[in-house]
Amino acid sequence: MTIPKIPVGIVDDKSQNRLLFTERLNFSEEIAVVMTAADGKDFLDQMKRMDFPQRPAVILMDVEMAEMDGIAAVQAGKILYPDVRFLMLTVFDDDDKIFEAIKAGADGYLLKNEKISTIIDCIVQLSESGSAPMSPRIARKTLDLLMKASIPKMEEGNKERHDYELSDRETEILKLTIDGYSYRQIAERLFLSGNTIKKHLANIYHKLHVTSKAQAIKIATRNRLI
Amino acid sequence: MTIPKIPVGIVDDKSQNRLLFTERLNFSEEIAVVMTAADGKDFLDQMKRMDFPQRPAVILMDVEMAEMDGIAAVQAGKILYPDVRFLMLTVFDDDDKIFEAIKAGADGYLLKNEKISTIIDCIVQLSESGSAPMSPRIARKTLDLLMKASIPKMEEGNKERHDYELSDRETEILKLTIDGYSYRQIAERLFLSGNTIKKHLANIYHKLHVTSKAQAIKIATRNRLI
DNA sequence: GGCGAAATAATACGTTTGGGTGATTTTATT
DNA sequence: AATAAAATCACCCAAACGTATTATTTCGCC
Repeated sequence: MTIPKIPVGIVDDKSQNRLLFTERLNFSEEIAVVMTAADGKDFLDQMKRMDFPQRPAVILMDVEMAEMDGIAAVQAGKILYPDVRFLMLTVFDDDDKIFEAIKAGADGYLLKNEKISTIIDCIVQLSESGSAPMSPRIARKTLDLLMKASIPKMEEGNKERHDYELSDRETEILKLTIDGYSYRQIAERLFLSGNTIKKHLANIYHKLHVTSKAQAIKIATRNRLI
Repeated sequence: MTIPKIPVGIVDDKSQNRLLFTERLNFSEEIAVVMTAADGKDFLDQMKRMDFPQRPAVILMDVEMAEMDGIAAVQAGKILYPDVRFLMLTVFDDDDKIFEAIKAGADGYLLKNEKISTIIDCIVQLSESGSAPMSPRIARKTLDLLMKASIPKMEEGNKERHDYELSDRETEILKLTIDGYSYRQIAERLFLSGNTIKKHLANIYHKLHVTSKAQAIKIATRNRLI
């Protein structure tokens, strides 16, 4: 063989799975399964006993395991062997698990029911470019998580926060709207005609590209232009 | 033609790109490009002028644009048309841009040099299952971002926050209301009658002691019972 | 003095919402 | 099996809202 195969390790507590994956992955030209382990401890033990050249470059790591689960294993493994790529395999797309695994340093995240050819592609990609393969459902979850997350480093640089160029009056009226006042109530409070408030709101909607109070509130609060 | 094609929109400020993508995507059996826009404003205007059945289900959105960039366009678009999927296209995998786009509500993120067949696959997947396609390099970035991120843990303490005892369904509907959906839109989304949504909202109002959407939003966000 | 941008206001029309009342069906819980 | 609590849906009515168009007034500013 001219092309050196990618050495791969498999960690799964069900021996049936280990066999299945080993068989199927070895079927590929580009991959050689060089290690199988039954849990996190087993995996770390074996890694310690191998020396560098034989060590797997990519680990398929089952997330749910009895003894020492995939997350803990990755956490330890990443520190000991930073160049080894960890590809998590899971049946569930559970938010917490995904987040934990990512924080632990997982390099990719696939659902177990993924086609074997996809998994092979991901392993190759991971070992060649270090990029992160991800099942779409997982990607969706990470996006959801990111959307809820707050990145600490957002000091000043990023205040992208679009300027919708609302006038003072418009801002005032928008604020009252967010406070739950109706046209009439705002009109009374500002000694204006209800029609005027309505007109202002219409202008505001145009500027914010929305079509209702609720939507305007959403945009306004999200961009803190109140 | 038996299979209904997926209506797709393209937003890019370079006319050359619009033409290129239109041509290539229309080549696919499953896709029909039904709209092209030169920037965010143009896109929103065109969307407003179309009614539901003709509207694109998936938008290919260029991130870097002169007039109103892809991020702002997604932010507004997602609120106005929550069911439309936005697939961001970019040449750079710039951290901040990615994060901004995700927070704005992008559904997927691809590099522009992706193969056209990949893009087509992603569009189909996105429209069928709503899952998130992502170029591996982008996925890598989101993982890096997530690793640095802190998920806001809402402990206890600071707020009195009394319990309004909303049912699960009520909470769900309240959440959608806060997201700017009308009765009708919520009804469609949950496969219920508009009257049912109205009834739920009425019950919610009673429980929160309010009389309008805006007020309900205020109470709900203040007590973060969403 | 006049130009332009906000602010003010009216009118008109169709749609959405809020309020009330009542009824049927599901889904727990005992 | 009996009951209670949610969830579902319908109908009516009036008020509030969203959109469009047009017009007058005010105010800063060159």
